[in-house]
Amino acid sequence: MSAKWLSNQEMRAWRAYIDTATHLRAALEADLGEHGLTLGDYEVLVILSEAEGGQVRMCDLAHGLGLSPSGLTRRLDGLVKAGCVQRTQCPGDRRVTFASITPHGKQTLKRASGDHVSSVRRHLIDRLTAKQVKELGDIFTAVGIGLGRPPSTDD
Amino acid sequence: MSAKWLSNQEMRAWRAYIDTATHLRAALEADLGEHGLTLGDYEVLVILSEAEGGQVRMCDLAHGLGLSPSGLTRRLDGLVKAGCVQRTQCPGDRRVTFASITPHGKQTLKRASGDHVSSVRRHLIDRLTAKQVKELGDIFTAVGIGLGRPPSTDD
DNA sequence: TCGCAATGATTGTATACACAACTATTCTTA
DNA sequence: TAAGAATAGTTGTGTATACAATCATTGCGA
Repeated sequence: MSAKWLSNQEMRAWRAYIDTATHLRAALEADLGEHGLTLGDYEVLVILSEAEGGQVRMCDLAHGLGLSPSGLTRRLDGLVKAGCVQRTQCPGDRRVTFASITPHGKQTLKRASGDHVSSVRRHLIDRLTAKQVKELGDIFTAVGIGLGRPPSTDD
Repeated sequence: MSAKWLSNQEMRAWRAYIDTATHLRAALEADLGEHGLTLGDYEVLVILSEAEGGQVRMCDLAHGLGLSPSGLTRRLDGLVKAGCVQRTQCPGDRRVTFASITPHGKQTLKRASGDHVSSVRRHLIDRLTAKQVKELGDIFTAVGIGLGRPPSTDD
């Protein structure tokens, strides 16, 4: 172990990434705050809005978000309280709870999404060339696969 | 506002990035856990070990890490308790506290760094081509500048 | 079918962080 | 030089998260 160190180029890439990733997320989070949402809340609403019937099982949602079960329970509590999400029973399996987006949740997402996209553009996409955007996708797709998270899959 | 949406290519890049970034950090964090350090702790030790005299003012350290002052106070508490870091008074300005790395901290960093570098390689660098590594550096350098965080600067 | 393992979700507890309020010190300026 | 603004750090409080324990339900093997 402790075999190969990082070359200058590799170190530069790693440092740039790790130093910037947190701040990028913070910037997006701050922009979303104007709509009363965290980035985590937003991600929940996106997943639910795109899901069949607007609902997803808690455990699938937790996995999709990379949250622990308890973490998801509490995050959902906030969204339920805000009226954006409902818990519904699964008729076939009474262990299961669905998180389902409400009309108000859809409306909230719709109102926030324009500003959010602008925010993503401003902080990330518009800083890059088209080629870099493609590379960004390739890079994190590859890394995601390495982490056992293949892209655009329900697992 | 809500002017331009994202193209397919842009959306793919954004999703791949946001879905993967959290999990990449989590994977690195988990690997570092074997040395009793969080990634945040590790970053503190790296900054201190590279600093002149092995010490940095609290406020500079907080800014460099993107932490709030209180967040840094508490993170340092843990490292002080572990014997990796000391607080020392600044002789010239009695408002200032230096965080300084101890011999034990240097040793801890040294022991952890080999495994950590392997971890960074395994999860990130070795998944990419040399060209992609360069692009990764370029991309996050550009984004960092956009966020007001120019690279390799003490600000 | 009964007992037990596996699955899904929640609750109790601990940790990490931000924000606001506070103390101590230094700087500025009139 | 005295008053108030600015800077540095800590502490109180609230929120978000993970881990472990727990409860309910389902699936499975003898």
